[in-house]
Amino acid sequence: MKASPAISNAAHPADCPRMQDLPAQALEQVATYFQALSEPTRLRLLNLLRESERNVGELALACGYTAANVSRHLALLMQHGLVTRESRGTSVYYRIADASVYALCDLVCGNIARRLARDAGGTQAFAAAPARAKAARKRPPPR
Amino acid sequence: MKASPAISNAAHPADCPRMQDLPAQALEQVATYFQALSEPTRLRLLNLLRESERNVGELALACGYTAANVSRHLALLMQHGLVTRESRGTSVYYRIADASVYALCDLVCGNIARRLARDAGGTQAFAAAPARAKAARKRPPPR
DNA sequence: CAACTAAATAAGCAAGTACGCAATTAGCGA
DNA sequence: TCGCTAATTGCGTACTTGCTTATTTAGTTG
Repeated sequence: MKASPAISNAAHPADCPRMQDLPAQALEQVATYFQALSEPTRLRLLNLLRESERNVGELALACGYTAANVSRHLALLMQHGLVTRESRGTSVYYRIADASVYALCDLVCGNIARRLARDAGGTQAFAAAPARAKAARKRPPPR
Repeated sequence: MKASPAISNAAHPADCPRMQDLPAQALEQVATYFQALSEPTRLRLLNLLRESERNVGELALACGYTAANVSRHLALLMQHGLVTRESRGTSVYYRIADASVYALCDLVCGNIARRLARDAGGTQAFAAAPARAKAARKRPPPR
């Protein structure tokens, strides 16, 4: 009995050969894809693009970062096919290319919430997380 | 408390408040979760644990890394609730704690495959990916 | 208790990356 | 053409991280 094609239904649409069977080189692809989503700023950008398209200036303003930095993050997201670019006038508008990332993120949210509920007992919607120490990455003194 | 339970069906089981609505601090949690999956070595460890539990030595041998390094990666995975630890004799056996990560990874595989098929036209199962340049991270000469 | 093995931790190095500032490029209008 | 605005890119800095080697801790056995 060798895996009848029945098992490859919605979850495995034939173009997804199950990570288990992937060679090492493809594993790196998967890893870098996750890496693209491993930055709070980029997740926020994706959140902002959830409703509608935005240009770089709007996104920079909403994030509180410089336009240069936001532009960099957007370039990385585009490199992974997560957003698309469209020049219009002097502005460049970005929009979501693959809405399935939201399903991905929400799935992760569920995993985290489940873990916190399991560890702490209380479901505090994992808003307060003192365990993280990545914030306050840099605080350059006004030289 | 708030959020009527009606909206929380299969996709959103109440403990997943949709990333869109998360505060900045929770976004960092999601980001670090993705970060845990953003390393080929860790993905390989998860793959190896897919079938059965393994101890550190076995995993180190299978990965080709030192036991110290593997131990570190496993500690990180455990910190995120992805694996569980069980001391037995002088060995420590790890096993998968949350099998839903595989669904997550396979979903990413699908996204990547779709993007490659869209970009290049041919579905080469994204085995060969010359665009990546992260390999060969370090090549210490045999001192 | 001493010796041995397995795992975890400490220390240190090399590489990657996020950030801001400054310079450059591109499009639009006077 | 010149000036203006928006986006990108070059560059330097600070921080993070994956790796190895060496040391320490835990558990079993003589």
